[in-house]
This record gives sequence, structure tokens and C-alpha cells, in this order.
Amino acid sequence: MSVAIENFVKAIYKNDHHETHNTKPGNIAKKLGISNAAATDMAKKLATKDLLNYEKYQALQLTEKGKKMALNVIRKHRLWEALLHKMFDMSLHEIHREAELLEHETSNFLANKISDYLGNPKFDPHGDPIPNEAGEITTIDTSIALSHSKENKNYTISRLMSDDKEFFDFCSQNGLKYGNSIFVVKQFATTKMTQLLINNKTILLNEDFTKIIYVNEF
Amino acid sequence: MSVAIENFVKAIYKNDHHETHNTKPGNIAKKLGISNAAATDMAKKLATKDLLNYEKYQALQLTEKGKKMALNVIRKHRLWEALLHKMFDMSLHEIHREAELLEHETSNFLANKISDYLGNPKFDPHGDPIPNEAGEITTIDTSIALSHSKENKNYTISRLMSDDKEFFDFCSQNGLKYGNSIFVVKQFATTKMTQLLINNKTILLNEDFTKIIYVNEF
DNA sequence: ATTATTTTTTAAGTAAGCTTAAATAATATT
DNA sequence: AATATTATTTAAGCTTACTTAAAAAATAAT
Ligand SMILES: [Mn+2]
Ligand SMILES: [Mn+2]
Ligand SMILES: [Mn+2]
Ligand SMILES: [Mn+2]
Repeated sequence: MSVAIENFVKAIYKNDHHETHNTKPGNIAKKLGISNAAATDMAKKLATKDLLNYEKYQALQLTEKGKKMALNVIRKHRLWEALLHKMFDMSLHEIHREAELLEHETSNFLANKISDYLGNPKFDPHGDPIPNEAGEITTIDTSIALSHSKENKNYTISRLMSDDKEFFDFCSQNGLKYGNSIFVVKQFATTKMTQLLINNKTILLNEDFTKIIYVNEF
Repeated sequence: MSVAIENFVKAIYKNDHHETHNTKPGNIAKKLGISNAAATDMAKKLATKDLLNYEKYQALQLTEKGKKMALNVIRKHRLWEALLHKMFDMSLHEIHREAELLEHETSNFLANKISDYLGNPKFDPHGDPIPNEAGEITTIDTSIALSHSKENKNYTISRLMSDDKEFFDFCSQNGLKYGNSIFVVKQFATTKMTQLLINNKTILLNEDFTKIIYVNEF
């Protein structure tokens, strides 16, 4: 399947699994940087390939086949991120940028080699789960957004859900890294800010960031 | 530039550097598995992009810009081969197959990371020279085809110039590997066969193979 | 409920990278 | 040198993945 198709099913899958379900063509179009018309066209085409169900004016729904394709691409993306991070010490932003291209030109054979080499990891350096060869995510996600964390508690950072360079740069400069532990000092009710301690340093985050930083109770 | 363009300039470059100069559209078409008409079209298009000089019925000639592009793709190809061979112990055929795709989706940034990681190697696992970042091949090739080697002499294998799975499988099964040393026992004048010793085992190769195995005097 | 706004769909068109078929030029054969 | 063969080019057409503009439907606002 083409790069365009792989990116399309991937965008639907991610939209369905993270944001508030509204997987209309225009929604996907915005994410992919294409016109609404192009997205509608593509949706119709993918329906004939049994990758999704399309009904005029309704939300797009991936078939099992479509989900499998999406998860296979996501697997490759995250395996590349893990490999590049480990081997070349590339940043969270750099690995994403490269993986975005490599994911489409990677055989299942190579993906498995990478996975084996890394010890079949279940998470990538952003904390995103890595689907297995069968396209299944076997881990259960118990993490919550930092914005919903409780005061005076210890947490472990479990996920940095973004693809924004500035966010990642900020995180790496402030020790906000997958696996690191933090202590939540205060939740500011009116400003929605969160004060936390990390490596004995106090930092204050606003909701833009605390909504995309996920944590687990320690 | 697109995958089609990168493969086109690469094919011209390789043709000019290995076979008997005859870089006509049909020649390239055959290598890329496209029609002659498509090759002519592409040649005209690349001329407008200043990647090659095109004159009706004449051989195609890469410009400096075209050569540079070809060498940049070749650099990425061979760096990937070196990396995959080292990390995952993939065969000479497997690394080529994967590199053929990855070469087009690799940033210069990543290529340099790979090169650094490997210690900036000058040769890939086939013995093919790896161009540097500036697109230069700095090594001098003193090797000769095994078909032209002398009897009763020791040689080191310096290059396996092929992309054929059967050839590579044969090589790996018989210790014919980049860097290994061999002893040429006899050149058969009439049959063009070469008898050699490798790890105390005698093997007899015909010209199909001795023309693509390159060696250096020991 | 009617009107205004937004989104989706349809229609028409474009560029890249191919194809096959026919015309033309180059090369090889006799 | 004339002819046959082969290669190259031109022409016309196809598919993919997009675009913009207009029509139609859904949604939001009054
Ligand atoms: Mn990513
Ligand atoms: Mn990730
Ligand atoms: Mn190769
Ligand atoms: Mn090689």
C-alpha cells in the first residue's frame, strides 16, 4: 500500500484512540495537510479496498483490516523511534521526524529484527505502546494526565503525547523524561497550573503541557 | 526529489562507472524495469532540472549536480547496508533489499549519525566504497577481477559486485566474504574457470562469478 | 423555525510516473 | 549500398494523489 494510504489509516486510528471521536474526512484532512475533498476521495477509495466503512456524512470507521494496517505502520514507527533513540541518542523530536518517513519503507522482516535487537520493547521513548507482530497492544494503560494528578503524591512519567519540537525540548531541558519520577506539589484550581518537583527543582506547568504528560502512581 | 528521480540518476551513475559506457535511455529502462518511453520522458524532465544533459539519440550524461545526487543516494544505501549487516547480522542480499528502500527516506542528518556510529567506514559489506558527506569517494581502487588474477598467488577479497541472492548465498556458504584471503591455484584457459583455495577447501568458479568477485594482491 | 455558518460532497482539472502503439532514427546484416 | 533489425522518440492514455470551485447537506445561531 502507498504512503498516502498508510498515513490515512494511521491518522484515523490515532484520531479514534486519542481525541473525542469525530473522525470525519475534514478532521483527517487537517491532520494530513490535505483538502477536505481529497480526504473524501481517499475515504471512498479505501472503502472499496475494505480498509474502512464509508457512509456519506458519517464518521469514518476502520475495518479490522484497516486497523491492522494502521497498527503495523505504528509498530514500525515506534520501533524506529526506539532504535534511533538508543543507538544515536537522538532527541524525542528527531526520532519522530525520521520515523515518520522510515515507517513506510520497512519490511516486516526488518521490523522484527529491530524489535528483537531491542529486546521486544513494549514502549517507545515517548511512552507510546508498541504493537506486537500480530498488531496487538498487550499492555494496559493505567496512566492519567498530569492535569488530573493529586497533590502531594509521587508519580512516574509514563508518556509524552505530542509531536511538537518545542514541547520535547522543554521536557528534555527539565528532566521530564519517560520513566523519571516526579512529585506533584500543587494543583492551581483557577489557572489550571500544576506545580511539581523534579530532581529537587520546582517547575510550574500550564494545562497545555499537563494534558499531554501522562503519569502513573508511584 | 522523488524516489523515481533518485533511482534514475543512481542507475545512470552506476552504469557509467561499471559497465561499458552506453547510457542510453533503453539501457536505464531495463535496469529500472520501466519502458523505454518512460526513460526518455524522464531523461527530458531531468535535463530541465539540470541533473543531466540530454540530446536526442545521444548517451545521457549526468551534470555535476546529478552526480552529487546519485552519490548522496549511494552513500545512504551503503551506510544502511553497513549498519544492518553489523547490527542485525543480515545477509548480503537482505541488506541490499532493505537499503534499496531506506536510501530514499533518509535525511542527511541521519546518514551522518549512522556513519559516525560505524566509525565513518570507507566500504560497505560488499566492498563497495561509501562516498563521504561531500559526495566524494576518496579511496583508490586497486582491485582486479578474480578472472584476471594470477596462478599461485594470495589475494584478499575486496568486493562482491552483484545484487543477486543466489550469488551471495553461494559466497556466504563458501567463505567468499569481503576481507577474507584466498589462494588462486589455477586459471583454466579454455573454460575460463578459476580454481582456488579458501580455508583449505578447493573450489572451482566459472567466469560468471570470477568477473564480479574483485580481489587485491596480498 | 428560520437563517447563517460550517462541513461534506461532487465536479473538473493538474502533475508525476507510468503504459502501449506508432513513427522515426540509428545500427547491423546481407 | 540497400535492407532488415533494433532502439529511440513521439503520441495518446491511464492511475494516484492531490488541487480549487461550486453544490448539497449538516450543524449552529438567532
Ligand atoms: Mn512519533
Ligand atoms: Mn512515539
Ligand atoms: Mn546494495
Ligand atoms: Mn553494497
